Amino acid sequence: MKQKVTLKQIAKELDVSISTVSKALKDSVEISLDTRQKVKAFAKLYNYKPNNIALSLKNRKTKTIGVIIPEIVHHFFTTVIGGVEKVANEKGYNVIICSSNNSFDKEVINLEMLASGSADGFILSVAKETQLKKDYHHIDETMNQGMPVVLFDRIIDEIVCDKVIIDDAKGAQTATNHLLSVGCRKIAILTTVDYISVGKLRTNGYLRALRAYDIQEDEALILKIEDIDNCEAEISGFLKDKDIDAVFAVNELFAVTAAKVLNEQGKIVPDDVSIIGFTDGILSKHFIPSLTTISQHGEDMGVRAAKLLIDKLEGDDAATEEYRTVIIDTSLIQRQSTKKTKK
Amino acid sequence: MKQKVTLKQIAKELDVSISTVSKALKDSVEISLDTRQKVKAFAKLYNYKPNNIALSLKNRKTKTIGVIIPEIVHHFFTTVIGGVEKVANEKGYNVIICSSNNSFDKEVINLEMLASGSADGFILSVAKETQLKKDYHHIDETMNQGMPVVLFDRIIDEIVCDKVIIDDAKGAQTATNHLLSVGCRKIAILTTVDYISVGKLRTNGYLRALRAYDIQEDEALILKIEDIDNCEAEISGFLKDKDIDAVFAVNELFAVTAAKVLNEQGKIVPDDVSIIGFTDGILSKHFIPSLTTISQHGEDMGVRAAKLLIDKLEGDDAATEEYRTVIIDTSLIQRQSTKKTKK
DNA sequence: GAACCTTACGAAAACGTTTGCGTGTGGAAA
DNA sequence: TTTCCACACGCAAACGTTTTCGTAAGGTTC
Repeated sequence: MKQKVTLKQIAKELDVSISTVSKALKDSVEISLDTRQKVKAFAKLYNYKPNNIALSLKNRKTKTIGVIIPEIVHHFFTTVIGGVEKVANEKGYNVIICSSNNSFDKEVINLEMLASGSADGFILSVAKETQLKKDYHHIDETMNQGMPVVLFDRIIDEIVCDKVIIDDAKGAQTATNHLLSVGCRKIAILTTVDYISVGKLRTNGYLRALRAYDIQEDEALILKIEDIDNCEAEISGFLKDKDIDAVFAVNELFAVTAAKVLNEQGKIVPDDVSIIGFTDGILSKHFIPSLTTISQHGEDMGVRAAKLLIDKLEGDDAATEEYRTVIIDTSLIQRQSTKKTKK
Repeated sequence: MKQKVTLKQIAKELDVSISTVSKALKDSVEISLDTRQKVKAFAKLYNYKPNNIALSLKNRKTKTIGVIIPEIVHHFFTTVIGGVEKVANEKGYNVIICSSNNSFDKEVINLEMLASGSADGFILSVAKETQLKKDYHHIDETMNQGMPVVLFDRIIDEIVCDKVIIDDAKGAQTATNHLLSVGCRKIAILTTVDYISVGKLRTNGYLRALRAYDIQEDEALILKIEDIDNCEAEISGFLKDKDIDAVFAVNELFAVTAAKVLNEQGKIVPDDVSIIGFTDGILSKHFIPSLTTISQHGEDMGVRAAKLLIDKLEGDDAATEEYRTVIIDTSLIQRQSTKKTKK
């Protein structure tokens, strides 16, 4: 069990100084060709790799981007990470990922840990609990210490920083419009409680679409779900014997659960009831019937977020003071869970 | 845009030495109560946080576990990460996750990056490409430098280290046995090409189960799929007009694709054909019909892997030289895609 | 032989910590 | 008055780098 070899050890073995070794490895002309070759051969032999920790300490930057997401078992977030990694790797940055598990405390801990040396900047989607608590001191502090933060998807209006979002309301409107356009009129919505920003926005989009069609909003057709993990019973009760011809679900799980429940209740999707979801994940794609949905283009979000962050990291201080919000277009992906034509 | 505050700055402001500040913050009795309070008040005001980089450099350990997985958009791996995080957090370790995207090069880069200072040890499931290339120098080097590595799921027999696996063959045998026990006799298998270790093992388990029932192995019932992303056409062609009463799929995607294809071909699951999958993911749970499958207990794997790693990290050197392989039990999760009783 | 220039290397500081040990000050004991 | 001991604090080394600057040895020029 050898230890990692350092400059000092090489220097000692070769009976030269540490600086000579360092320079030789960098092919500095200061060092004679002879010595350079000797050092490099030795370094290769012992598989010398500079210690990143020491470098980070010295350079006061880590060339690492920290990504903190609420749930790692969530397809959308992982596609975002894919986008981040793509850009980061191109620009010579590494990416480290932490999950907050939707816990405020874990979000704080992770952020502080990464902020105290491990990363130069952050790409962050806040935990559900954080949105509920409205406690953003950890994010403020991080920014105050000069580390740029880019918020995405679940953002916080009160925080001034770069942001990458989709137009949730517009996406929801598009979804609802699609249902309307194929002739549905009695459209239920399965959404989250209001403190989840994206849920609320999507609900708004739904309402806006209805109004544009002069359809009266009906409280009885709106279900706000708190406990996502046990939504089946709730959705089942809600949908039972309800006179509807379409369901708009603000996420994938609600959508497939609705499909399942309707199926059990003897309704046929999409003939009796059309279903449209949000987020183009594995479930939507492989479900039977496959689900019409709104794609959030997660990878794009990641790409844009990473670009914003790296711009800030590498920009001269002049540009540093302005913040941008990038809005990613959503798109409708038509599949089998909605009717094709007007009846 | 303030910079991070350091001990030195606090020392300067308060006109004491750096060591005094450091000791005061640690409540050392060496320092007078008065000074201690003053320092602590000041530190709190300026939100002092020790710089982890400096600490890592000094202590020559990072208290961080590096996890490298082939695909982050994969439910099984994310559950493993959950388990790792659970144990790690209990023991005061942080977890950083990198994905190799199944690329050998990215695996090497990530490992080397983390190995050169960012993590004390690794939990690793190797990339597909690495299994194909059989080039493990990066792992060997990491271990040679004294950093423990725990391999899980997609392991490498040639590397001597701690490992956490499931008994893939046994799990596959259990799956196949279940099909046999409910009366299926013409059982097809959808598996991967042989260089994927888990695919091969599961194929073996399937064959073993058949043999135990004295059923002749039939090449025509075995499909080895190379290109996972475009498996639908392949599966569809394979299954077309085939006289079978069950399908065992070595992963979730193959299982749902089979269900879909059979559905399109007018077969009813499970009445005409039973399907059993491997890995208890989102798809299996929410699909209609929900899929009977073999659970790999990903979180358990993560827990065990993290424990093994931390043992090595904190163990005295005596125990360091022995390596253990933990085999996690699989279990059968019965759902709707298999028949309930013998016909 | 003196003044100067190259060449080739080493010393040291810096990044931010922790910690063992040295030391100045003041008061108490003798 | 001298000796001793707590007390409260500072010094310096160490972790592994990079980089600026200094300098010895040897050669060249006049």
